[in-house]
Amino acid sequence: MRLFAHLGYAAVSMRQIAAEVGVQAGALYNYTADKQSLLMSLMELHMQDVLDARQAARSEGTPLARLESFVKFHIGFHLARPDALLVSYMELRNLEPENFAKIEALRRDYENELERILSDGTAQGIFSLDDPKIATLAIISMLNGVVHWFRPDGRLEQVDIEEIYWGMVRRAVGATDWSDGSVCCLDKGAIA
Amino acid sequence: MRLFAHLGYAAVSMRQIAAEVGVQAGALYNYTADKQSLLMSLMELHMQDVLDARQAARSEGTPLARLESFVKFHIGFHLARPDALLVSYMELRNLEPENFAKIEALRRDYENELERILSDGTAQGIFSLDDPKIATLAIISMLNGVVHWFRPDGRLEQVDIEEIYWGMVRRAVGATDWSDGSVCCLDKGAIA
DNA sequence: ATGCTAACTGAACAGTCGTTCAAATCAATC
DNA sequence: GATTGATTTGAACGACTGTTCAGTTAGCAT
Repeated sequence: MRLFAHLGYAAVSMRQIAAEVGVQAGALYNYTADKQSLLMSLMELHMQDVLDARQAARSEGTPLARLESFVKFHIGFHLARPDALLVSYMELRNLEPENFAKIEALRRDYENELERILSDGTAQGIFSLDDPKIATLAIISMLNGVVHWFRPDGRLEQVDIEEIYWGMVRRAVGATDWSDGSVCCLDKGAIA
Repeated sequence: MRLFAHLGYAAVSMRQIAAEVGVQAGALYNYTADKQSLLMSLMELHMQDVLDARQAARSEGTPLARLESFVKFHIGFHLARPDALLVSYMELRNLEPENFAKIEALRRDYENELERILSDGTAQGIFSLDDPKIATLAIISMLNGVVHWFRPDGRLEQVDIEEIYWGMVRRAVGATDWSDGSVCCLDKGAIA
């Protein structure tokens, strides 16, 4: 996973992988049918990890509370597995068609929860979104970007990052967030 | 550029590139020193394109107006060159160190304008951001995500996409956007 | 037609790729 | 200590990699 994340699937040889785990290339084939299956296993296991962990962390409540839970989960989970997130989004194009379809389906399952939250919130009038579908993709992209600059020994703790991103997402969806004091108005001229 | 964008630098052979332009592999070496230089040229030319075009489109004004200009420029420019954007962000790891440093510097020049806008806006109190540096990266990530789903024959026109993303960005930075009617309050309890 | 230059071909080079497999090694049981 | 079964090695396979280059082709000025 580490090699794929840093160098890319196509640029990593079976001999490099073997060397990384202290073995000759041929020995790898006792554990994987071929290189493609190895990539597929890594991605499938990761996606299942994400879905299982999310299932466990999921909770009912207002769309705003669910959105906060989703955003902080997504960041927290992937800050602990930056390599897996990188591979899952950058190596999709190296999957054979049937494998791609499977991973894509799992990814969609995960992102569908976010889309549902945004749709619910928009329907209830507590979010202000033109297009929940695109907002879903935009938010996921924004959150995923964190793995490109995050360093464990950097100036920010995981919880800081979660809060910063949550703040931006909350405002981005136009949440009328009365409960905790910060306010955002939706209707034109509602104040002015 | 198209091959690199769709298959990845490491997965594309010089023979494939040659076939795409109707020539034998050897002929390519009249135009590029080697494969790495070809990638470098594509990326350098693109980054220079971006910077030149941005320089031309740049304008003074309030941070809010400058932010709107930047966001719509970024989306519009890259929707016309999705392959170039994909390559510029996904193939950074395939650049040799000195090439990487050059491209990285150009990229930073470009993103620095956004960071400056966000810092100015925050200093003037018209944006509400905890961390302009991270907000810059978050916004760029969000905007770049558009190339992963955009299809020229899709349901949305370029201008629609610009407006949707601009709406999300404007809210994400917590802009107090009184001028055009939509309002967003920053201070806790300002309305309630 | 001739000469000149630039462009291209097609074969070849030395490596590396993913993958296979007989032979060697290891660990555990009887 | 012998036997068994699982693991690993190390060499080999054919295909493909980026790159080079002598030889051919094409276009143009004389």
